[in-house]
Parts: sequence; structure tokens; C-alpha cells
Amino acid sequence: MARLRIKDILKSSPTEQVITVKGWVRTFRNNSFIALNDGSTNNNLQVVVDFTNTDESILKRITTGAAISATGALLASLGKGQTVELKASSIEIIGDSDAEKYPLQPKKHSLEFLREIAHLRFRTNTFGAVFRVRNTLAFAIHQFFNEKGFLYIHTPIITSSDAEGAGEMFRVTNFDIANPPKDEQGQIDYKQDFFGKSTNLTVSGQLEGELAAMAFSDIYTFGPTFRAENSNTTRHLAEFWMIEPEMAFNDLTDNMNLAEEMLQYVMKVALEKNKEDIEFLSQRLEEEEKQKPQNERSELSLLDKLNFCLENKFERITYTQAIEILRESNHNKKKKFQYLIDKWGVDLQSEHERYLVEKHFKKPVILTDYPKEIKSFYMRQNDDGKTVAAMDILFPGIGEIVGGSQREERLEHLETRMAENGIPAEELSWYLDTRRFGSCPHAGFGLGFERLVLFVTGMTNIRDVIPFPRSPKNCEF
RNA sequence: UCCUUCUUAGCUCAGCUGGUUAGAGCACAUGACUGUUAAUCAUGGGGUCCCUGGUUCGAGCCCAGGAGAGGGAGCCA
Repeated sequence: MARLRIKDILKSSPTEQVITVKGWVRTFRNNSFIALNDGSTNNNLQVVVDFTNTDESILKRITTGAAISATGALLASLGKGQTVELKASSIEIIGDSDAEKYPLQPKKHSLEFLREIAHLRFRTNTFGAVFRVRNTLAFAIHQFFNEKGFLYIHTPIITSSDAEGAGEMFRVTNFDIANPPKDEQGQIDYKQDFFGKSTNLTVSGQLEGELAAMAFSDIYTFGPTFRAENSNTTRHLAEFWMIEPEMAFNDLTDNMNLAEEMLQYVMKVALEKNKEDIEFLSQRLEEEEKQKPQNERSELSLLDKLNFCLENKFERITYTQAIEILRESNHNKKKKFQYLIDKWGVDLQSEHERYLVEKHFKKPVILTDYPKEIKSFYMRQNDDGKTVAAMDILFPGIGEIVGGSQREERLEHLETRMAENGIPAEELSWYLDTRRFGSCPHAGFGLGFERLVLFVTGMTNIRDVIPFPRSPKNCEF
């Protein structure tokens, strides 16, 4: 008999038809009622066992975590809490779960504990919801770009370029690390390494993406990215997924429009497709908020926050305007910032970003036209000679979720900026070729996928929105 | 990497001024009950008090060093 998914069964009406379901036992109450889950939804199917006619040895094996198959008639439920239930005529134990050793209990566990058993945390309501939402968001991103005619390009994971300036890199080698070959100067001789040169894991697909955009016009990458930074925060991972579109013949405004449209598109899809999961997460968050003191509680629920971001345009201001707002704020005048804003040119700290987003505008903010000194070499210089056509999108609770820019398409300007940043031109001659042959204005951005998942699920630690987090001193599984 | 808080049963946590045999709830086991919703009730088993060293007649508690975790900062997506 074909296996039906619990999500579909719960939506159907009690047909009294005999069906088979397979899943894992969440709880077994009263020797009669199995809450069965198969991961298709957070809601469980109630399977009713007639314990007077079921073998004692089978009943004993219906334990939390066990995989079972149940066959029986789908009936209207006699109890409250569900409309249909399965009256089991036969129960088969597919995989036992020793109740004494199984770490998950039918109770609330801390996220820290579940992080230690990440291989089992998929089986909880919270992580079930989080990873179903993550799946929807990933698919929606592809759908969005596909509908817009963007080409999905696979940029390399192993790269020989170490000039992207996006952070510390993980080295890739097949040398015997205890005894690597040396050259005449006693330096490690990478000519003898697998690729015949020094190689690393990518920190960004942007530069390669730009190459493709110079032929296909509109492209995007969506893949894993690696940073060997010693970052211990709730917003950083050593291995994360990034979406990086790149568009030829586009300027900074086009870039902002696309980013905003994309974020709203995927949030809308998630709210539609994973309504129940997001409602669950929203409720979970509200209960967690009740533990906090009144003044630390957020004004909006997760659902309200998402809907608000869907319905309202993001605020767009320049760096210079932001500095003005911050400098004139009471917060600054009363010296409540740890880093006080005094002069133009300083980099914004997260306390300043949070103030703009959470206190001043109370909505997502796009900051543009930063001083060139605090931004990357490839960003296009504005006519004022001081700023570059950069944009960061700041989200409440997350901070920077998108970082992008219009790229410097003028060869001489780019070469000057590279020289100023100490990047040798021969390292990136392939990149400079795009400016030598048919250069054109173009723009793009990077979106940290896990930060998006954080925002949409309302989770607060990035390690809880990726199945197997990699961070300093942690690489389990 | 810096600041800060924490580490006691499978989980979440109490543990007084340093004092004798370290507790609770949940989980688990056994039994009762049998239309339950994290069922309920009764009984029971379960401890390297993170590690190492020190102070003390005596350390879960005090001191030093180390490890791990949480939160914040920096770097960023």
C-alpha cells in the first residue's frame, strides 16, 4: 500500500478508507494514542491503537523516536485537537528507539542542547519548521531569478585567487602538512601541490560572477562560501551560503530595486507556503519574549514583522545622511553610543546600524554611498571623489543582510584603487580583462542566505538555521 | 581575538556563611488507570558537582590555571 504524507492526510476528510502511514513516534499516550510525525508538517497524525487487541511486545516498542508503519481506517476523531485520526488495524515497528537512551524527550529542550545533537534536532518542532522554511526560501530564490531571466552560474569553490579581500581563507592542499616540499629559499613549494599553485576555498563568487555577467547580462550564483575568520557571533559562520547576482548595464539604483524586490518576493512565498511553520515560530518567539523584561520585548510578532517588511518600502539614505541623523540624535548627544559619531568618514558600528533600523526608521534601511576608504576596491567611485556607489541593506535584529555595489567599470580607476589597496594587477588580470574588452556599467550584491533564514524564522543564532554549522572550534558530523 | 556570564542526574535547574548521607521537576523503569493531547497517579533506579592543582581539620561552594558553552564587541554576508 502506498505511503501517504501526514500533511496531506490531515487536510483530507475522514473517508474511512484504509491507508498506510510511516513516520516517527513523537509521543505515545495512554497506551493508545501515538502522535506520529513524518516531517511533512509539524502537526502530528493521531494513530489510535487498540491495546486490548495488540500484542504486548509491539506496544512496548512504540517508544519516542521509533520508526513505525501504521495501517488502518481514517476516521473522524472522537477527541479534541484534531479532526481526523487513524484507527490502526496493524502496527509495524520499522526501527526501534531505546527510550532510555534516546536524547529527545516530549518536552522543551534548550537550543544549546539541541545544537549538540544536531543530527537529531531535525526531529523537533522548531527545527522542523526552520528547515522547511529554509528549503522554501532556497527554492524561491531560484524561482525569482529564473522568472527574471537570470542565468544560474556555478562559480568555483576552490579558487586560486586570494585577492578578493572578503576575509581570511581556508587553504586547500594535498601536501603532507607535516612535511611539505620546499623550494631553494626554504619556502613551501606550491608548484608541487595538486593544482601547481596555492589554492583556497572561495570567500565570494563575485569576481567570477562578474565575468559571466559580461556575457550573459544577468546572472546569479547561489553556493557555499568559506571564511576562516575567528568570528564568534550569532551572525557568522565559517561555512555559509551566499546568493550573488550580477547585472550588466545596471547602476546602483537598479541594484537596490532588485535586492528589495527579491527580499520581498521570497518573504511572501515563505508566508504563503509555510504559513503553519511561521505561525508556529512566531508563537514560539512570543512565548520566549514573555521571559524577557517588558522594555526588551519587541513590539511586533514575527508574523507582523514579516508582513510589515512586505508592505513597506525600505528606507533609502546615503551614508552622509545617516551620519547626520546619528550625530543629531539624542542618543549621540546624551553619549549613549559607545562610539560617538563626530566626523564624516568613520565606519558605522553595529550599535549605529541598530539605532537607524530599530529606533529611528523602524524598518529595513538601505545605506548608500559610503566613503571609499572603508569599502572594497571594486566599488565604483562617485563623482565627488570621496564616496563609492555601495549599498548595504540593514535588517532589524540582523544588521547587514545584503552588501553590494555598482562596480568600477573604468579600467584606470580600477587599477588605481587596486594599487592603493596593494593588490597586484597581475593577480587579477583576468578580472581586468572585462574592463579592457567591452566594459560596461554593472552592479551586484551578496546576500547571506542564513541571515535571511534568521530573519524569516525569527531565530536569533545563525547556528540554528543551517543544518550542520561550522564555526571556530566546531565541525561536527 | 577582546569583554562578560555560565558549567551540579539523560534534560531544565535549586544547593544557605565552607560542615556530616548533594535535591526538585521532567525523562526513564515498574505498577494502576484507559479517549489521551508534553495524559494522570503511585513506587523506584539514576551523580567523575567540567578538568588539573592549591588553601583548609573539612571544598559543589574559596584561590590559580585550563577546557567548553551562552551573550556582547570587532571582522563581515
